[in-house]
Amino acid sequence: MTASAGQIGRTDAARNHERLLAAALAVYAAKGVDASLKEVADHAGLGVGTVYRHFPTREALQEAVLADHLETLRSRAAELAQTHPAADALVTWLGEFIAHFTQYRGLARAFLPTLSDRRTPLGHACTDMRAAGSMLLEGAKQAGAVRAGLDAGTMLRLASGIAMAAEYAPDGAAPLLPWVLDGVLSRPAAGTA
Amino acid sequence: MTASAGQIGRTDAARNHERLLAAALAVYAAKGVDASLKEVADHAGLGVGTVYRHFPTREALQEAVLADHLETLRSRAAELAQTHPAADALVTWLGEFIAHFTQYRGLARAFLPTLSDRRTPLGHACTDMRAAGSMLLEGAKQAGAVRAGLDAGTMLRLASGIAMAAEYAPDGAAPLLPWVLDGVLSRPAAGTA
DNA sequence: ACCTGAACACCGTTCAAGT
DNA sequence: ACCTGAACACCGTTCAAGT
Repeated sequence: MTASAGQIGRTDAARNHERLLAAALAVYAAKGVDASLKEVADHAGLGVGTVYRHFPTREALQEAVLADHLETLRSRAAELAQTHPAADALVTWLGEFIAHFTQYRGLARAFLPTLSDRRTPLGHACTDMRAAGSMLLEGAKQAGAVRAGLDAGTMLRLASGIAMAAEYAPDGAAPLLPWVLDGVLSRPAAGTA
Repeated sequence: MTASAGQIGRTDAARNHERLLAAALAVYAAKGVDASLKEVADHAGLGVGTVYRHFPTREALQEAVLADHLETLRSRAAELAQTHPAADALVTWLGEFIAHFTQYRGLARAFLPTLSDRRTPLGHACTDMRAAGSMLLEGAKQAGAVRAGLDAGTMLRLASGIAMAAEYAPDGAAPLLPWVLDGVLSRPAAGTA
């Protein structure tokens, strides 16, 4: 191949891309998504310029992290739909949704605008995740476990609201979620079963 | 009086203090609570230095605005307790609580930490507001309208979560609140009556 | 071709001079 | 005594030089 030097370069670049994503996860977990790109660069052992090469803006890096989470949640919804009774699958998934977002301070807030975004790649990842969540919701409705009138967007906004409030609550989301579930479910929440 | 010059100074300063609070409200309403202090200064027709003289930090100005809202909500709770049936008073107040915070982008987020703050003057204003809300909550419980186990802190975190999510929702808090109310109230929400 | 980090630009904060 | 805004400090971003 005449392009071997180029391929090595691309391999290095791909590795740095992964390193930066991993560093972003670590830094975001410790300091929230508003941490400086300098901190992410230091944690990855790379120069600031390299961060900007791979992610032109602060938002681009947040969005890359967010896209990973959305894909995880999408596939998790599909899995739960196969393996769990409808109501159980929905309740479990909502708990995991909130757990994902409370891990990184500020991420739930960064997520919310993507619910109205149908243009960017991130918006598409969100649409796919929402469709998977909507499938769980419809299954639970057909099982008679969820009241009519709830749409997926409203459900995800409620869950995100809990995630954001939980960031500043001494006991996290645990005391908050049951009250919303009681509002959403047709019968009193039956624990995790 | 030998201090007349000083009194005139104090009068000017007091007027500027009010001007800055009014300017902060206007700027926050337009741009959210993360707006620059320069913008607030310009809107008030004063120099930036004057903002810093009256409010040493960005947080101090946010807190002053927040304290005003907390006092309004406190007195409103006391009023509703006198004039409305228990369940109605609580539901109305929660709606007004959310309306207050959705007026200023970022204010609900700034409010949440004060729920765990028992030291600063702002923390005391929050404690008073929470006590007034708790009174409404207990009244509704005694009327059998609210399920046992809900405390005022959890209730206010749920309401704040809705307010934050509503900032990014096309239809605001309206589609979100009923689901939480249904979880909180013993019987299905009876509209506003 | 990619990476680096010093240089640049920007914005929040301070404080010497003015009223 | 308070107010002003130019000067300062800081941090996010860019880009010329290096590998």
